[in-house]
Amino acid sequence: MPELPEVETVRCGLAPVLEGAVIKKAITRRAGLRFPFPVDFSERLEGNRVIRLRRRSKYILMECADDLVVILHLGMSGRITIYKDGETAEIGKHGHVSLITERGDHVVYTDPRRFGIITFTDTKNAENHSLLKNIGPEPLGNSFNSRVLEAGLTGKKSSVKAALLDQRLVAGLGNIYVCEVLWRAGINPKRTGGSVKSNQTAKLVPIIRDVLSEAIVAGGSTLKDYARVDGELGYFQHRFNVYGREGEPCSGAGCDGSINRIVQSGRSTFFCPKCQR
DNA sequence: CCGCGGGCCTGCGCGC
DNA sequence: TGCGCGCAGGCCCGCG
Repeated sequence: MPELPEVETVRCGLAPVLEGAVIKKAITRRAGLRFPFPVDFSERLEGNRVIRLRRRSKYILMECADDLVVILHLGMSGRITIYKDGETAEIGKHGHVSLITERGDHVVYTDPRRFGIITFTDTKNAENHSLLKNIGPEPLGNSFNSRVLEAGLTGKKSSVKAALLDQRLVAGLGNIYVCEVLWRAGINPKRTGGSVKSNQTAKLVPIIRDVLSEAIVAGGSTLKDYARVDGELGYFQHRFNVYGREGEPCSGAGCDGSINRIVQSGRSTFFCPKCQR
């Protein structure tokens, strides 16, 4: 499911259930996802206490006592469902992992395509873990600014779309939100990164922040009851301007163009050739 | 070093 | 109804 806003929504939903909770049972129902689960998965988690949930890019970091950090990534199709104490958990065909707390809540990780990741690291080295160490600045944080973005785009021969999808330049953008960002900025996704001028780069920074934070608000506002965390909700409720709208009229003010779909490095790009130059 | 394409998986919707 | 195809929100890796 997930780009940064969906992951943040999942983190928010999960936090009240897991933070401060002691894990009573940690269950894996297969050997792994994209990578094998740690062999001591249950041993290290059972009896351990979750201190807090953090997000880094599209990863959720579950910081526990006993110098344990669980790294969780939802891949393409991963989702989390929470069953409160007394409810019956539905595991289903793809419910690969469960955490059951001493409060009786049951968290199920479901992932049909199994591109997700659940692994361990230790508190001190979490940011240097191989999965995290090359990730660029958080787009909603202070270290992301026009200077950083301009430095990242300068000289880039690949498309500006590919550049923004590169997690080393800025964290958390995926296919949907890159399309939306470029539409809002009026930048044609086929242009090379290096051809984007500095005044447009400066515009991109607040647009990236706005698109992501609006999506987080939209996702969060649909979760009246955080007992059902599901990043899909954000997508269902959020109205995209270009993503998935091939052939539809462009919603840009005064624009009479329509949305095109092209393929860039094997992935769909949606854009309006009239207002994105 | 950079940029691209392949691969990992299952499920869904479409045209025939 | 069934079958094959293309498509899907991510990311690592190997190649040129």
